[in-house]
Amino acid sequence: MPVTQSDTPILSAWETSMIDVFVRAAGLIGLPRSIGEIYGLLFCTPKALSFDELVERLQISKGSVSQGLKVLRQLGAVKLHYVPGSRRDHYQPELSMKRLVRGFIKDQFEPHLLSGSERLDNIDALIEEEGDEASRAHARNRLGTLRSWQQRTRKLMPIVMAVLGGAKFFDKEPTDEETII
Amino acid sequence: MPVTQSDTPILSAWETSMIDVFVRAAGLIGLPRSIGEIYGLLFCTPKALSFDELVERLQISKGSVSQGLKVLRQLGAVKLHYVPGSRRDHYQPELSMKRLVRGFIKDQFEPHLLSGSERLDNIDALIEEEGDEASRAHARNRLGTLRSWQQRTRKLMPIVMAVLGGAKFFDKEPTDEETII
DNA sequence: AACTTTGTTCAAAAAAACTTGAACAAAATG
DNA sequence: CATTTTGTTCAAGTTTTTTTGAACAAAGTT
Repeated sequence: MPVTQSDTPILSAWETSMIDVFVRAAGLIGLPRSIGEIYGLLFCTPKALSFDELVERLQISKGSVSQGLKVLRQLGAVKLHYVPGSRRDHYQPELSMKRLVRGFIKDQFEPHLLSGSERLDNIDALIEEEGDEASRAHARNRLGTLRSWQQRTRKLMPIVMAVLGGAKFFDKEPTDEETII
Repeated sequence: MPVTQSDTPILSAWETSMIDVFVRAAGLIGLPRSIGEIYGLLFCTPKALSFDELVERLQISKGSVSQGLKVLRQLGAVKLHYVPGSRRDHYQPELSMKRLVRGFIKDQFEPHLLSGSERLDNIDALIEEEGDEASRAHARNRLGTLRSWQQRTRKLMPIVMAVLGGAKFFDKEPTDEETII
């Protein structure tokens, strides 16, 4: 007897298409396909799904689902949902765009911004160690540009969050007059 | 006589560090290392650099430089700078954060948003073709969520650009002829 | 306690992304 | 018009990222 794939389509046409949207979105922000698939299927499904259901319906390995859910939890993009009478973890998607964006920024963006500040200070020191005064002047100037970019990025974040309907992020003191959009 | 690398350091310490910042930034937005290196070196250097100078100082292949510059031109992140008496193209970095961000959004982000709209319409059609009314209702509902996300993303863009355009976010004045707007 | 269920870990395999360099094209030069 | 200069293209090689699946751990069941 030949080994056959199940004939029952595991995902409907609209589900496949919608998951595809999330796979592309994931790619856009540098996350692997499997993570887009997992979030996408959760997004499509009315009820919370278990680990096993994700493995089966998406036809991807347990390893991928385990690691994918780990990242999604870290980002706050999925929530554990307790299902009475089941030992399995069940997951539901976070549906608030604001929280999704916040999770992404906090987890993937903010760390880079912060480490960036230290790096810039190091460069500042290195500049003074070489070249003639003219080139040092230019270097300092460019470093200043970089710092202003960083600063503006920081200021942008709370504004983005505000537009998405929410609270503040960088609990930094507002340096001067608040610009309200 | 053994084949030796040139002893003259091709990049100074501060240049290497600053280029590293751009390599990381490139990674953050999904661009390859070589592109970060090219933009980074242009950013460090007072004068416009030619193709060959990029190849030599960065020690990367002509292919990488050619493709990297192509992408950077597309993004509007580098500008051709005419140098009298030279047949070679010379490049300078775009230093306006606003223009850099706009280029990136227009080239990498907007297309996805637009194609996304078409996809969503297709999904809309697919939903009506299957399942019972209850599941169709849920599917329509989620599609609505997706549409609202898309809409909010669209609305965000002009606001981001406005914030980056305003001079009100400067802490200090630009220090020379390079006006950073 | 032995067994089952549930999920994680991690080394190896597979896939995707990036870089290289040689062949090529286009245009200027002699 | 042959040659040199300048830069592009693309197939092949390299590196990086992602996925897989088998071994393992933790906790519940019988």
